[in-house]
Parts: sequence; C-alpha cells; structure tokens
Amino acid sequence: MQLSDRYNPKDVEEKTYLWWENNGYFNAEDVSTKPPFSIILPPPNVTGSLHLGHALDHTIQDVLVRWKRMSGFNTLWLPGTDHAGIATQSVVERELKKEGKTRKELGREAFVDRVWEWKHQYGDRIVSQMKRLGDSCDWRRQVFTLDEGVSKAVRKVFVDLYERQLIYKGTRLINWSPDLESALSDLEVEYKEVKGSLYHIRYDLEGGSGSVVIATTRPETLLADAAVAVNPEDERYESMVGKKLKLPILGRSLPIIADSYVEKEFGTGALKVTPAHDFNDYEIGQRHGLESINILNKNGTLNENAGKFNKMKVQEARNQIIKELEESGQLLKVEPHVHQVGHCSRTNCVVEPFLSEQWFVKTAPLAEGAKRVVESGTIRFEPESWTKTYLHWMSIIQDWCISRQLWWGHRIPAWYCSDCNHVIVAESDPIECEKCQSENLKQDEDVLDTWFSSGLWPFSTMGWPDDTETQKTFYPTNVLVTGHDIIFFWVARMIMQGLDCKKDVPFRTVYIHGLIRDAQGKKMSKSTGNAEDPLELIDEVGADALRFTLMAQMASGRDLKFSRQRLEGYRNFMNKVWNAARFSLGALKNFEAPADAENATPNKASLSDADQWIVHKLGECEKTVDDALNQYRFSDAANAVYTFIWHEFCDWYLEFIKPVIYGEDSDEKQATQLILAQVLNRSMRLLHPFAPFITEEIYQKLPIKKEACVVDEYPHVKRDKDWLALGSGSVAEELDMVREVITAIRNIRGENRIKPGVQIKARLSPADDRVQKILGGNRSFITTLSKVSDLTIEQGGDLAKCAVTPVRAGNLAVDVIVPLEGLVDFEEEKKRLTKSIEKIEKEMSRLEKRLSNENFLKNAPDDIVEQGKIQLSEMKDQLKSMQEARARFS
RNA sequence: AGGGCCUUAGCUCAGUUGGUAGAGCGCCACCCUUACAAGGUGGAUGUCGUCGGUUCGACCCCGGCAGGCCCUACCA
Repeated sequence: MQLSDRYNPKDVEEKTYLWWENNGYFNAEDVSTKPPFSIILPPPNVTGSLHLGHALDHTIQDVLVRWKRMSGFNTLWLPGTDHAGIATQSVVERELKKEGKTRKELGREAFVDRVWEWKHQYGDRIVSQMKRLGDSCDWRRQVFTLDEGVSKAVRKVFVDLYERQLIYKGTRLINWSPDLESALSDLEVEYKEVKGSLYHIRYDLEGGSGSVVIATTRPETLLADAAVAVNPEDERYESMVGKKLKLPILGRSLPIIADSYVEKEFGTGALKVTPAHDFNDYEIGQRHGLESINILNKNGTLNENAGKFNKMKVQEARNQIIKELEESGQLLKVEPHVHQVGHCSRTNCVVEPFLSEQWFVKTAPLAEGAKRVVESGTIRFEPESWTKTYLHWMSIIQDWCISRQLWWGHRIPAWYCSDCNHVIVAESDPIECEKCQSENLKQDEDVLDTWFSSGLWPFSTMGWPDDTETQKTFYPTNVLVTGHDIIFFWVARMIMQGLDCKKDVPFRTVYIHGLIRDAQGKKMSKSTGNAEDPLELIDEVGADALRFTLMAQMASGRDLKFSRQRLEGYRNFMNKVWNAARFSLGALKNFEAPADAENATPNKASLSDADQWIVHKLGECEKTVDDALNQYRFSDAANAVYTFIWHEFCDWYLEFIKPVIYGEDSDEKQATQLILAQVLNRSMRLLHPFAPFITEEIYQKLPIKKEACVVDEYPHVKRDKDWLALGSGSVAEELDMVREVITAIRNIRGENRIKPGVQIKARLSPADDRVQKILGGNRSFITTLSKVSDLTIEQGGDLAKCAVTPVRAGNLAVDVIVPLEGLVDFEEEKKRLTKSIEKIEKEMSRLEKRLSNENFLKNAPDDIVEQGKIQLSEMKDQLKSMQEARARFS
C-alpha cells in the first residue's frame, strides 16, 4: 500500500467524483421500497459562478443527502439552474456594450439568441463547480427554468390564476429601473444611504401675497406636483388650506390640502405632493383625488409633461431648476441631508417610482393558506425564530408585480387582438382571436419575474402538471435549505404556489442558515474585494477541508465569519485522517477479514481494555452525530467526529495498540486488528457526509469494506447495537483512569523538564485491589505512553524526594509517584506542587463555603449536595498527598 | 421609527432542562519517538459587556444601560 505522507486532494477528488457518478450512486428511484427523502436544490443562476455562500448552502444539503442516502433512504437531490432574467440579461448586455452594441440595435429575437448562446457557453460552469464541491445530485434530472416542461407549468399557472382573477393587469406606481427599463419588485430594490441636500423652495400663493415653503430632496419632481399638503393640526397653515399656490417655473395652480401623513416637525411642515413619483404621495393623491402627472420616460429622462425640460436627464433638470429657482429668489435654503435612496439591485442605478401598466398577482388569498400551514406547524422553520418573521411579512404582503420589461425569460402568455382589442390569455399560442376571429394578434412584450417560475420549482422540476411517479414519491420534499435573504423572494412564493397548484406544502422543514461574512464580519461581495473564491480554496486545501470548515462553524442559524486559519486547521485534520489510515493499513498488513467482517466479534476475553474503550467511544460518537444531525446542529456533528477521530482514535487508541501491533502474534493482536479495522471502517463512514472524497479514497483501501462509502450504511447506534456491545462503559471508565495516570506522569516530566529521552522510574499506589488489577492489566500501555522503564504497582512505599500526583476517576483512586532523586532540581517540583496545592485549596474553600450554607443544604437537590461532599473529601485526600510530598523536599 | 440578533481566553466561536467555563487557531517550553512537524507532549490566559432583580446558587432566567450587527418601514 503506497500512500504519500501528505493527503493530496488533487489525486483523489476528480476521479472519485467520476467514479461515483458513473456508478449511479446519486441516482434516486421513482419507485422504490425504501422510504423517500428529497431536497430540491435552490437553482443557482445559470451563468453565475459558485461563491462561498453556495458552498455553505450546498454543503449543508449534501451532508443531509449523503447522511440520508447512507441511512437507507431513497434519496433525491434534484439539481437545476435558473435563467435569472435580470442578472443574465444584464451580463449579456454588458458584453454587447464592449462590442459597441445595444440590445435594441440587435432586436429582441437576435438578442435572445445571443443570451442562449451565452447560456450554452457558461451554463455548465456552475454545474462543474458544484461537482468539485462534491454535490451528490441526481444529475440525470437536472432542470433549467426555461426548459419546455417548466415553461409549460409556468403557463398553466399563469392562465389558471388569470381565469380565477388572481392575476390582473393594472396601472400602479411601481419601482422602475431606468437602466433596465423595467419594473422591479420591492425586494429588488436596495436602499442605500446617500448624502443629498434638502432644498427649501417657496411656492407663492395665487393672486395675492403670502407663500408656503416646502422642503424636498428632489426639486425636479416639482414639475409633477399635484398639490401641497400640510398637517391638519398645524396651526401655521390652518388658514392656508383650500387656497391655491402657483407652481414655480411652470406656473400651474396647486391646491393646498390637509393630510395627517404630513409631519409638522419635518422640514417646513409643508409637503409637495407628487403622486406619480413617490409612493406616499401616490397614497395621498388617491385620498384626495389628485391628478398623477408623469414626467418621466422609461429611460429615466424627462418627458413632454416637463415642458422645456423635455428629454433632459434627471440630474440635468435638477441643476437647471435649482438655478432658475435661485434666480427667481424662490430657493431659500439648501441644507445637507442624509437619506435612504432606492437602488436597483442589478444595475445600481437609482430606482424611480414610476406609474405604469403591469401584471400583478393578487396575493392576499394565496397568502392566507401560506400563513396557515406555518402557524399549524405543517411547515416548520429551523431555527424556529424565523417563523415570526415569516408570518409578519406574510401579513403585510402586497400584490406582486410579476411583469418585467425584459427580453430574457418566460414571456407572458397574453395576446392582444389588434382588431377588437380583446385580450387572450392561453396556455398554447392562439391562432386567431376568440372574439372576432382576427389573426392580427400580438403577444404581450413583457416577461415574468424570475421568481414566478422559481415558485413552482418544487413540482415543476418533477414533471408537473403531468401526473408523474416522481411527484408521488418525492413531493412534498423533506427540507428546503436556504439563506434568510430569500425567505420572501422564494420560500414564501413556493409555499403559496405549492399550496395552490399541488394542494400540499412544498416541503416540511425550512432550514435557514446564516450568511457567510469575511473575517471582519462584512458581507462578502465581489465589489468589496473581500470575497473568497471557493474554487481557489478547493485548489489550495481540497473540497473536504472547505466543507468541514463550513460545517464545523455552522452552529445555529447565525451568520458565520469565514476564517482562513480555521480552514487550515481542518486541512490539517484531513491530513491527520489520512495518516491515521496510513498507519492503520500498515498495522493491518497480515490481517484477514473474517466473514461478515463489519460486525464479526472477537472472543471478548481477548479484547484489551483499549479495544473496549474505543468501541464504547465510537458508540458515543455515533449517538452524538445522530442527535445533532436530526436537529440540524451541523457543527456539533462535525466536531464530535473530529474529536473522536483525532483525540480519541489517533491520540489514544492508535498509541495504545502500538505495543500490541508490534508484538508477537497472539489472540490479543488478532482481536485488536479486527477492532482497528472495524473502527476505521466506521470512522470513514461516519465522516463521509462531511468529507466525502478522502473517506471514499481510504474506504476503498480498507480490508473491511462493502461496496462504497457513499452508499454503505451510516453508522448508527441501533444498527450497530450488537457490535457496540463489545465496548463497555465501565471498562471505558477504567481506561479513562489509566489515561489520567499517563497524563499525570507526562505532566511531572514536562513540568520538571525531564527530557523525553530520559527513562524514569514510577510507582503507582492504588487505593484498593480493583484499581491494582486495572493498572496491572494496562501496564504496557502505561510504560509505553509515559516512557517509564521501571514501573511498580503497589500500595504505600517511601515518598521521599518523589513527585506525587493523586488521580481520581469516579470511585477509582491512585497516587502517581515518580522518584526524582538525581533527575532534577527539586525547586521545580516544589513549584509544581505548590501550584497544584494552591489550585486545590481555592476550589476547596469555594466548595466548603457552599456546603456550609444552610440554605444550600436545605434547598439544593440531594444528589447535588452529595456530589459536593464526595468532591470535598476527595480533594482533602489529594491535598494531603501533595502537602506531604512537598514537605519531603524541604 | 419598529422588530430581531449579538457581546464568553489575544483572535474566531461552542456552551439545550440554572450547580460558577470549553474548542480551534495563536502564544510559551520541550521533542525530527519509524502514521502524521499540516505532527507529539506539557503549560499559560477568562470579576462570561455593564448595572440591578429572581434563586441556596446565574454565562444560562427577567429588567435597565452601553457597544456592535441585521431586517423591515421610512421624513418629503
């Protein structure tokens, strides 16, 4: 067996992944006797690139999927990619720009062709990146949101909702991105703090003296003013209400109205009302029946309603207007003002509230059910705290603007008859008008919001609206894993649409994980330059180390800070695993696996205490991991495996068995080899979901194995019951005492600076015969691991010039005694003892104080009191031993 | 403005029924002991943000304050 002394992920990962895939290990069966377990992958943008957030999201899912697959479930992880309307269209438009072209020049058809080209070119990139991470999806089922089947589902839902009047077309004030020339949903608007100015502008009363001063951050919108509003309680303006003002520059007449929305304290207490360009003003306009004057073109320039400012850009018009107001003396004051301004989350341009005709989904009726299933617990959020957030959001939900003025996406299945203006909404393209039979039909130019199709994802990917076996087996899915940033975008919509189309929830559990931040806690983003590229990290340390790092930090649903130091630490862990396997394989050189090797049990009499101990510890680890994974406590699970492998299996067990392995052939050696092979085998399976590549590689080289780590059974206390019975809790406790004895001797060596090369004598003074026997039985472990050449185990004896450390474990007690004559300067040892004595005295005084408190004795549970008493008496013994030892040095 | 989260070792973080603290990295000392120096052994370091309350007992439960973060909604 040739294994290099360093684990090299590059030698392993690619070939292992191919091998898994070629063997169909990730494939789910539509019909199976096994219980189903399914997860749908949140589809990443088809032309995107894997970032660390994906890596976290995917690793969580892959851990769950691999765990369930190994636990005997018919496991489906359904992958797909999203056409991501705005994102993809923007990317291609940027490309065109480099060639000096625009999409309008190209025309719709050519542009869409161009995007498809782009998709074909880059669409596989993210998939291959996912494979590098180890994602064990059933790739045969991969779906793209613009695939025929999905498109069919989208149309069906649209038509259905339209016929039930849950989709309607209406003119509303919506968020508009002038760069995209498209509507945006509220969620696609990012508010950013902007340092602007607050302009105080005087509006003069019509036909008389007097004026009202308003304050605004956007002076250019005065061109679209419909009124000036004041608070009805505001005495300053009481007499003005009902009078008319003359709009500066344009000279239009504006009524002064009273509306309680206006805050007296802000600015001047008078608000210019611009219904067509501000959401609040729109509301006021509705209340007072004001006219909505739109002064903007789709590209963000001013239109003919702006008079002489027609065709100007907003900023240009603003400057011009300010200048004119200054000249006319109507600009009274300009003060700096910091406020939040909506920006397009895609192009970063300033979003304009814009009056336009759009398609909407009436969400209230759908939201009702979506709230109920969460309230009733049919869908559970994990962590539970998101339930409240979700329900709050659902209760203030607005109608959903689903049309986008883009070219890339699902085109809205609505046609307009040029002859009779009839609107046809249909699943298949109509040939003639239903009403007048005219063939002059024009399809709606708009496409649907990407999230409209994403909302159908849990079942559109499974063949809906056709009735498929896949849906019967795998819908509803078990768990949805995602970050909290898209609970509304996506989770809520899947629940609404799933309930509406399938009459059943799309998933039972929503696991919300935190977002990845950099070491300083800032959001990772390409523009800030603090984003770590997971592919680079995989190149550096391997996918397993990256996965393990993410899982080890994935504690609660909290955001996690990414740390390279920890990444290195877990890279080292992978190397440790590798070397433990290397050593073990050497130790198993002549080992021949018996029949039913995984569960074969050696004669119990030939099992060493160390064998029983490691089996016991493995059982404890299996239990911890199972509990943790069932509760989505990934870090607990990962850390349990880490501690078991490194600090129990490697640090102690492998060291314990060296004398046995290097020794003569014997029953004990054979028993130990069997246990070693079995423990190693189980360790690899236990670690597999977290570190799939290295474990498979090692697993395939083990003398005990079945087919493949990826599909063999996950170690579980129930399934391992008989085998785990080899381990013994009481023997484990005894060995824990032995370990403490070894640690005590090492401690004496270390503190007294006795070089590791120097062999020393030691004496163990057991408290009773049982301890005597235990120590005797583990004599070789003790001498080897503490490098003692001459070990006596007997009670009492001379303590002169000796280091003494009392060891207590449960009700087992032994004094560890090391004669120091001729080895060291006694001052060091006196210091060591003094330190220990001070420490124990401190603890004792605390304990004594508590035990002498009557209220404690009266109120505390008996076992706590009893425990305290035992502790105190043990400490007294220990203190005495150490004080005596110290006395002998002076 | 409303809601939520966080504050534990130098750093990043665990700490699930309240019995006074742990890990990784870093640090110090000693070791190339034939699985591993990406390693081994030993060691140091915390009035658990602050003030108060409940309790025999609080990192843990309750309230005030300070600092940091996030979300939602926004004052024109």
